[in-house]
Amino acid sequence: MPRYNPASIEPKWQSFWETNKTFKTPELPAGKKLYVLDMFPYPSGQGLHVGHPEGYTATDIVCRFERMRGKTVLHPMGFDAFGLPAEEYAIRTNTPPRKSTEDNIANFTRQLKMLGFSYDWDRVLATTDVDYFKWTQFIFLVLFDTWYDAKMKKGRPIAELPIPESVKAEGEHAVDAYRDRFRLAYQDDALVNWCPALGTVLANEEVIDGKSERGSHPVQRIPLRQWMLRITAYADRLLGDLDDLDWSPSIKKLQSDWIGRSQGAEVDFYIGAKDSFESWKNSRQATGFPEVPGDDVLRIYTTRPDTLFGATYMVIAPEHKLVKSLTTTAQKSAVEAYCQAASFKSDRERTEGEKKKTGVFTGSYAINPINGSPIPIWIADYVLASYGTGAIMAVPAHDERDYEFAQQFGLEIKLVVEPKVGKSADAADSTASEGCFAGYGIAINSGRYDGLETAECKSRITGDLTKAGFGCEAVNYKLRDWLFSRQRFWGEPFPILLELGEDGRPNGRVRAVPVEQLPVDLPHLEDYKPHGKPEPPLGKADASWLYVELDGKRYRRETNTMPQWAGSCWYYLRFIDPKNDKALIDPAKEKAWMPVDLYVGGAEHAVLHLLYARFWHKVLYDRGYVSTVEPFQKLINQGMILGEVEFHAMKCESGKWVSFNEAVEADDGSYFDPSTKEKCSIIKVSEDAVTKSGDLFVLKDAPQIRVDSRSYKMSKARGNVVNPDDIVKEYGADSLRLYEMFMGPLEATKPWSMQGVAGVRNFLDRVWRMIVDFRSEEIQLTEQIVDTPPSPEQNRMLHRTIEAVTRDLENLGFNTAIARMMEFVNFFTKEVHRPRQTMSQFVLLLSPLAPHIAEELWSLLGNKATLAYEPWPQFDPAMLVLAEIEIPVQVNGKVRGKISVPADLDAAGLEQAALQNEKIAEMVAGKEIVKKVIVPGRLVNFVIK
RNA sequence: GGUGUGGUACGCCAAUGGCUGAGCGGCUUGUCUUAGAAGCAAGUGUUUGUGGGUUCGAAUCCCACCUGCACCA
Repeated sequence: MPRYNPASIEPKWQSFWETNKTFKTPELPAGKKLYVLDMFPYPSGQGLHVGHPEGYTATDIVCRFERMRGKTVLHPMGFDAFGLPAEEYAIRTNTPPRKSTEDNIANFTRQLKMLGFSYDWDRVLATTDVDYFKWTQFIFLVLFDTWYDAKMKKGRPIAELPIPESVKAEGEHAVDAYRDRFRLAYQDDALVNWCPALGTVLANEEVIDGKSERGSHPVQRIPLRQWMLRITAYADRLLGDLDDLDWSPSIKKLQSDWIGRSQGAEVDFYIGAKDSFESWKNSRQATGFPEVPGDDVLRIYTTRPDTLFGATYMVIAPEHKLVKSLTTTAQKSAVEAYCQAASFKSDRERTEGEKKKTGVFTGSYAINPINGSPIPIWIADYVLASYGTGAIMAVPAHDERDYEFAQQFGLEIKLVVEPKVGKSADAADSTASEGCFAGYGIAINSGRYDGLETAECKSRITGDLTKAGFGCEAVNYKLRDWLFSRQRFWGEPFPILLELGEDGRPNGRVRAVPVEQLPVDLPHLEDYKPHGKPEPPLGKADASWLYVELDGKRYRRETNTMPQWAGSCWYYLRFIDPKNDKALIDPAKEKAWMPVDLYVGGAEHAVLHLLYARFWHKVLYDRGYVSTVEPFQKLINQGMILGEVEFHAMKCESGKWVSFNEAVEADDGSYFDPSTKEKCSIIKVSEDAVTKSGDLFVLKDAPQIRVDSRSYKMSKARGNVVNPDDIVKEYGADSLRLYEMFMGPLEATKPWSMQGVAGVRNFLDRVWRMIVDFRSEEIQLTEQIVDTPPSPEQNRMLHRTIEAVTRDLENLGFNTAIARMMEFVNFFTKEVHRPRQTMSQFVLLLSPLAPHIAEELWSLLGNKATLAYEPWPQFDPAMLVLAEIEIPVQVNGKVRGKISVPADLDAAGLEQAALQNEKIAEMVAGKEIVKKVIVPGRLVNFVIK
């Protein structure tokens, strides 16, 4: 039956492309290159989500389009397969993670191939491939071997790190220890969220009110030896290099906010004996501001040095190293209890704006260097040890959190900045009633700095502090070093050996696994489940894996594993040279293909993945492995696809309906009718039961009852997930591709609609019938296809379409490109004769979007080869030129008539022609023409009085 | 609370400051059919969220407000 049947033509062309290796990419580009990358998926057990093909189709269209325009296109696909979900799934189903991961990858591959994407499948990789993570480990060793030279702003080999003579004098071990402190990959006792019951550390997001999100087990902040990556060293470059990238401003802003660069000052507050303050001052005058603060000072970081006079108390973090020494005997028990309690809170809870501030007085005082006045030192958990110096000067009049804290504990609030507008005596009143003033203004109560504007005041005070040796200009980042180790099984093992001492325990010295011994594969473990101790599961491996002898020394392997992010930090490089067993990438190939010209993926990776990958890339750049400063030139974040629109109404237990907006939410999350206090619940109603009244949706049977109408995120719990397999089965892959592109702009959030899918399928049916005789038994062209040349009108339609589709595809405007093709088909469906030439051109235009039907029609139209490398149709402007055009004539901006004139008529001619129009002449008659607006080829407008 | 982004017909969505809104769906009617579906043909709709401003002319630019959504806290 020669009806359009995707179920038969789609698999046919997919196997054609596969057996002919149609989309095999050469090692090196011939002519202009284009590297188009999708964010590779995490192969979950659920299979492909309908959101995946959105981005994948968009990139596939670009690739097919640009191939036809002569570019050599690299378009690879792979899998991000390490990580917690796979491991949890493995534990639940009692399969080894490698097995379940491979099954999931096989399923994803099947689904991706079913959609007809033009990937070069010979380049496929998974982060879990031993051949791949060998090089992930190699890059880790590069990080381990690199220190950041702040002067040269460059990562350099650790061997080039200058070693101070004093350290050299202490011997080889001291030198090694010194180097270890500067490596980009280093070990640190980081505070982690340790949950004994789950046997793992948790991310901040997984901790709620001191309990684990899953199971509500207590979570404690404990210091644990961790591998860290010194991403903060690259903060400035990660921020600055954003400028030249073709990314949306909003993503750039997200990244720059995450990096959170702030400029301020570090200031030392003297905490020694009060009577020695003067001598301390004098000694500072002589020595200047030391790089490392001594024990006699509390060093703080502030972004507002101009408010120094307004500092009425100090706050140090509960983990601050001076907590013990600053606490007086009288306060000891209170401080200890407080610090203990704080250790159970996550950073997020501690800094949460709405929570009540807590704190405890240490009993000690510090001396404000600018005026010598003593101020109390408090401990409060809203200050984090990891930000700045872990201590602040609190200026309650001009910082919201300090203000809340001061209110809470009745501390002094001293105004030192006055708003520039509305300044008067009532500034103090407004402070008391409305809170504090955190903006910029004019300095007051600040001695000789009074009257200065904030910016000026900042730099003057900072300058004076520097001169006096009390402080210096400082830059701070919200960005922290990257906690890079996990106590889990399913991740890349670290290529690191811990040296064992006489007692058989690690003695704190580490060495890299020699490069020629990579990869370090995961050991086989019968039991890889986490247990109750922070010791990672790899510690249970056989001694033959765990213990290594090298150069006469005994080592134990590092048993932490890398986080899921590791593998995705550099996969775009490996795609260029996936089989190379000599290097992570061949430099010549890297030079030829990098950077990625277009990178498309979901916004959920806008910050972390992209920041981590950029960081690794910069290190690789510094160490000469790659030639570009940035990996991803152009980035597009596809929008989310929501489920179908749903309608919800409120119904009481008695059966009475309540308007959705009237129901009130009770404290326990349930709803009640405010008039009767009766409990009610949310009921899903079908589309037929709903009608529109004005701007609102209401129940058909009860029009006074308002109904809520919206789309929700797809989720298993809500039961609104759309499975690509089902869509392909019912409508075909081309319909799915086309629909996802037709829904709206790529970057927009859009609701799914089955009727919409049916609509594009209808379009493909019409395309089919435009060319194929759907009544005959055999598949053959309809007799309306003729070999005569197209009429001028047909040609105009074709070239209008070529022009619009080409422009739209260049701008990733797929939805409008499809609309233009629909217009073309609507036009030619009405044409009795359809020139073969014109139809062929159209099929080429359609092919990037709906490649299967296009290939089929292309071959029916008499072509032997695939259309994948056919030249893209050329737009001929001459075909669009009309001898006569219609021009609207406006009077006072309103269209009052139209005139037909030669297309190239000039302004004077247009004016004449317009005035000759009867209606216009009538309106203008007897009036004064104040102004004439004449745009040749577009319009004429008379302004009359 | 902060940041971002949107609000055009019954739903989805177009429109370099310039003509009455392109396209898809829905709905109505006709045609075809034993009937239905599909097809074909014809028809159907917006004070462009609200209020101001700029302009000869505003969906588009500016200001204020209302409101949806996403992300962060």
